[in-house]
Amino acid sequence: MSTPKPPVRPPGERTRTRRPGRPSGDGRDQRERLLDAALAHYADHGVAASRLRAIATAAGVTPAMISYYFGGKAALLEAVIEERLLPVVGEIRGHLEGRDNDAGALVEGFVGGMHATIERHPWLPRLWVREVLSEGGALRELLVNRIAEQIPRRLAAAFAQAQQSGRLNPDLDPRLLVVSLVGLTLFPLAAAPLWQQVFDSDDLDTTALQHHTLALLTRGLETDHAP
Amino acid sequence: MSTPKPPVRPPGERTRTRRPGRPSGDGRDQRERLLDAALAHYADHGVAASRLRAIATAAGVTPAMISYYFGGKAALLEAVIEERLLPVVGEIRGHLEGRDNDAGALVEGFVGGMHATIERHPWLPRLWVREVLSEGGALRELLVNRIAEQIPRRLAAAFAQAQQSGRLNPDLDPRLLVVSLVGLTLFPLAAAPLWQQVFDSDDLDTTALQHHTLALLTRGLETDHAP
DNA sequence: CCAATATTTAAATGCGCGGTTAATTAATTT
DNA sequence: AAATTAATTAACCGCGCATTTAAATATTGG
Repeated sequence: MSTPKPPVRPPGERTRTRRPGRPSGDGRDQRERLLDAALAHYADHGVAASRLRAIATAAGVTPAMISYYFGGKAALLEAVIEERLLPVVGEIRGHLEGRDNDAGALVEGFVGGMHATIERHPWLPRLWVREVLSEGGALRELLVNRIAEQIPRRLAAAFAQAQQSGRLNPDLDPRLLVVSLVGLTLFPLAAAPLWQQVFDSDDLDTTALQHHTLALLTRGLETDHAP
Repeated sequence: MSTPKPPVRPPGERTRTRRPGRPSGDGRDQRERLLDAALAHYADHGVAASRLRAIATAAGVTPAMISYYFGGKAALLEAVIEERLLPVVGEIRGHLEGRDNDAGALVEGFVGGMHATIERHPWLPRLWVREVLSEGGALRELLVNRIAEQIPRRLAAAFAQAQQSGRLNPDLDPRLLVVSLVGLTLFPLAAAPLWQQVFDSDDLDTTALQHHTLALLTRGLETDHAP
């Protein structure tokens, strides 16, 4: 009987002074904060491994708020896709606009656009590796159904046309060139923390990477045109 | 009292006729089968998401066998690393032997060796994406501590030397070239199911990919040397 | 100023996980 | 052939998760 129930309040974490009830004014953007916290957790730990408790805590609310605003785990993911992911996909697509008839310009636009987009949204490569590249990823369906037509298939078609008119290395495969482009942009940026650790260097910034990538794409390993 | 305890045996799954007790002869390789099942599950679902129950079921035993043979979840991973993963790393390294002073031969050896190794061990790219590339992956430490010196740093050093003696495109970064090589081999092979779905084609086999990759690496996008 | 409504928390619920234990049977040793 | 050891299963335990419910508090509308 010594402790009937004094709010045991574990001293760690954050000051849990909030009692139930509608708050006074201040917090009107709980929904937005939840979306941001969810996106960050998805990128850092993967969608499946993201705990609603952790997302809610990061947003400064209780997990029940996720049910209240979205309806559940699956609906939260859906909302993140619609309101956070798809706008960024549109941004990437925008960097290709009006370059459809020049393979070189298209490649430059893709490489540059990808770097620019990731500069603004650093979570993108991590999320992509976990949820698109990995089989069973939560965003794979999204890529295949809603993005494939807008970006990769469009690029491949443009490359095929350039190749037919003799303006692209005929030993390449237009579709695989799209894969190579992703492997030379999204992949190295996703792996940046890894190779910085492997090569023990921070001096290799994304500008250097962009330079290197364009050099490799245009000339390959060769030292020069005229030996 | 109508059902005192008739072995309720749920009719689905597999015939669970096995009663407790040491089996008669046949199954002497349970440990090996558990290692294989664990590796497969790691590649398919990720290490963290692999349930001991599922691994045990796939190996045809009960989860308690994992405790019996290995001691627990962590020890099982350790055994898979030592007895399944590291031998394959050695195999990859073998493909580079004796080519250290020729950047071109090194690149060819890496691309060809990677394709050959993955042909024999198709789980490799999937596992690598999930557990090395992704932050927080269970095999990242392994790469940094035990593999980095044997493969990536060695390649980078050889490329730097070739570049200094004028036998490699001077606009490239030797270390980033290693990253590019991985992005043009391991990555496309890991993503194969994805781009086969995106481009709606199975005709792009790994031979075509190898051809394309070497073409891109040697000449880049250019149509030819002498225009 | 009172009733209805919106927003929030704490607590309860139920399920599935990793790991362990006791019992059971075969093989091996003496 | 008896005793010991090895291999195996079923059943159990406690924990952490997503979700639901009830209560509490503020805002809004009449």
